[in-house]
Amino acid sequence: MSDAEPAPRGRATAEMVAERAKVSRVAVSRAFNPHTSLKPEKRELILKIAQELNYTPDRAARALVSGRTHLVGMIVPDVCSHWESQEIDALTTALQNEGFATLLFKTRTDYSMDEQLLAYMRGFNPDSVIAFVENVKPKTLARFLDRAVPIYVHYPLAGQDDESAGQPLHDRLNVLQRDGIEQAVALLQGFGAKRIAYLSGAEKSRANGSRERTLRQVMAERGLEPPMVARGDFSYEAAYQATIDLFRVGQGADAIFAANDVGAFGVMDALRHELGLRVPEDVKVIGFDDIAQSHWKSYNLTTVKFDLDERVRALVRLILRRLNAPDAPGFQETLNTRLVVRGTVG
Amino acid sequence: MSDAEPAPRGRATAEMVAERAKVSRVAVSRAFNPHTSLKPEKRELILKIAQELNYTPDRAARALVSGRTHLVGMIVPDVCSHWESQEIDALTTALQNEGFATLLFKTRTDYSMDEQLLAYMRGFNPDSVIAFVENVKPKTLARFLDRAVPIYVHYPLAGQDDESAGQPLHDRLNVLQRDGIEQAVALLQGFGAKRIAYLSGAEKSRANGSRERTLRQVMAERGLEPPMVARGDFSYEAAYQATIDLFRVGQGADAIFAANDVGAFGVMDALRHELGLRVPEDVKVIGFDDIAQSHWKSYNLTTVKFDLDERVRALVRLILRRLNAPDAPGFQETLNTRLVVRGTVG
DNA sequence: GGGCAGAATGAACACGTTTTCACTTTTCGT
DNA sequence: ACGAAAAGTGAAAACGTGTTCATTCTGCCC
Repeated sequence: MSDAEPAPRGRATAEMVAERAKVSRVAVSRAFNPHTSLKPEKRELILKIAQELNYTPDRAARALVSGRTHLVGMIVPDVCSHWESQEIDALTTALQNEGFATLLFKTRTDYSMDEQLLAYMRGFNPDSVIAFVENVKPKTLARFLDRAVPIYVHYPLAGQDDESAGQPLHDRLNVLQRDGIEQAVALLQGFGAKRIAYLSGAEKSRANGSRERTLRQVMAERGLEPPMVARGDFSYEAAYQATIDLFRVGQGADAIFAANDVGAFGVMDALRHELGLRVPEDVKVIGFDDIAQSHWKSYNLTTVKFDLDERVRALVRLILRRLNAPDAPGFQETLNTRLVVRGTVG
Repeated sequence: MSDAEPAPRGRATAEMVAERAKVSRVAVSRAFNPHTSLKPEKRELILKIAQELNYTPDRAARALVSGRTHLVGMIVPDVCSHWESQEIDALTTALQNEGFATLLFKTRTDYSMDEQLLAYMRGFNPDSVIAFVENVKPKTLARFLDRAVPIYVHYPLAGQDDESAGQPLHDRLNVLQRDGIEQAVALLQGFGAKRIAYLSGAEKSRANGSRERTLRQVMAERGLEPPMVARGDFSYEAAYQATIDLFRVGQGADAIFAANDVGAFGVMDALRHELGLRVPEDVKVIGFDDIAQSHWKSYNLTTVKFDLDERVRALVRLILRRLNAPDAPGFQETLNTRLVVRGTVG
């Protein structure tokens, strides 16, 4: 490499590459856009010189003219929450392979709406948005995103699937929770559980609402009494305290269905280390998510799983399909759940 | 709100706002840049109309002319890793308050270098970069980031602090691990531990290398024999297996110092559920990080902590200082560590 | 060799902002 | 009330790219 003309301070521009390769600036632009027509040897030369100069087309300029930022916005209440961190991780990898980057935003942890944050995110002009904050109404989300079509994670109830059927405005990933929950209740019933309690997640979360209602429905169908409800918020600490209250103030239970795995951990630790009860002998526990920690030996949790890889692939499909057809009606993907049996039932 | 002129399809532009407010397009620009001079009532009118039209200055256009994207790149091997997810979470919140957004990239989990990823990230033109991949050489990092000055997390050894002293090219956060490790060793020694083992993290990680060497140094100074080393990679699974090997194949230990908290969990679960040993009666365990899970009752881990909030504040300071003085020499911040005593020692 | 299709090329424009630079208006001290 | 300083204003230039369009070049067939 002859360093006769070292790249000047700052970023190289298409102009400089063109000058050095003795071609027009347009040719440089074409060299980086595969579908354009340019003599192969010329393209090769340009790319070589571009590499020497450490040149890459400026994304800002490119975004300005093309209207595409190649950014995917994610709104998350808590990155540390295990389930979400796993999804962010897998999604980021998948999107990276498609030429996108993850743009991360944090909202309030109580799952409430935050219009200010939406406006803030809008400023960055993401091509697509995945809202982990499920209680934002689709139309509200759409109002804040002129160009990007948000992807909405939907938890339909049985018999309610077609509530807003037809062609929704937004793209949607439907997560069918019924199968997994049904398997869970059947298993508990099989082991003779009579008094089942539900440890809830954040009250404003749609995922929680849907889980609770589906559980009620399934239990009623199987002739079980409605579950007692201990109020949590998806966190370990709240679950821990709620479990203590359930047994000290309330009437206890012989099985607890937690809205998420981390909550189930809090339940188990409260049972074992605070109430002196054994799991699964005295109380059976089932979680929801199947996060990586659920197979750790201290917990070894039986839990309802939805396949993460499948979920990520579905989301990426939604994103790409939408970008190829900006004005098409809402796309949908569907995901099922199933029970993973480990050591906390019997 | 009179809907006489609803915003047309797509994004509103400064031009439209100007037209409606009967001012020049330049005035609109000024209305959004606080330090410029514009008659207050005029600014107020413009902002009001901007809100009606749902207008926000386009970041791409703004970046094109100002050279600032307000993006902070983060390179992470594993978002799920508890320590990193906590740092990402806190950093994102802090940066959001300063008008920045987090741009997330994933690299290989073995902490090895990935030039391709750096080039990819470079394309997005982040204003700053925080490298969690500690083994990338500063000069390599700098070569890939023309404009952004990377922030480097450094783990100096005692007596080696001034190895590259003076004015480093890159900004640096020094994490002094010695105090915490010293307190940990002193505590173990106080409880009569004789045969201390070290469960390592990923071999290519600088954090791990520094931890191991500092531990050796401290133990030598206190007249202890060098620690046995069990090879892990920061993961629960590797720690679990390495612990079993240490006791089944190797010679065992009466205390284990893990390179991170998650590793310590793997150690504890292997000891309790696979080897039938008690913690802390038979084997004492100490971790590193003080992640949120460390106070969960199943582990209740004694661990070396560096204050996350303090760390985040230091990083944000570094970022802002650099943006205000692009050509200044390297800035530095320093962070100390200390032991948090819980139930896994005695 | 002439005609012609298709590829290759470069000039000019568009994208939406910030910044600079003259110019005009207001404010303020005396 | 006068001048000077300060503040307010808009036209025009820049930022680095993609795209359109008219033009030139190449290779091919008869």
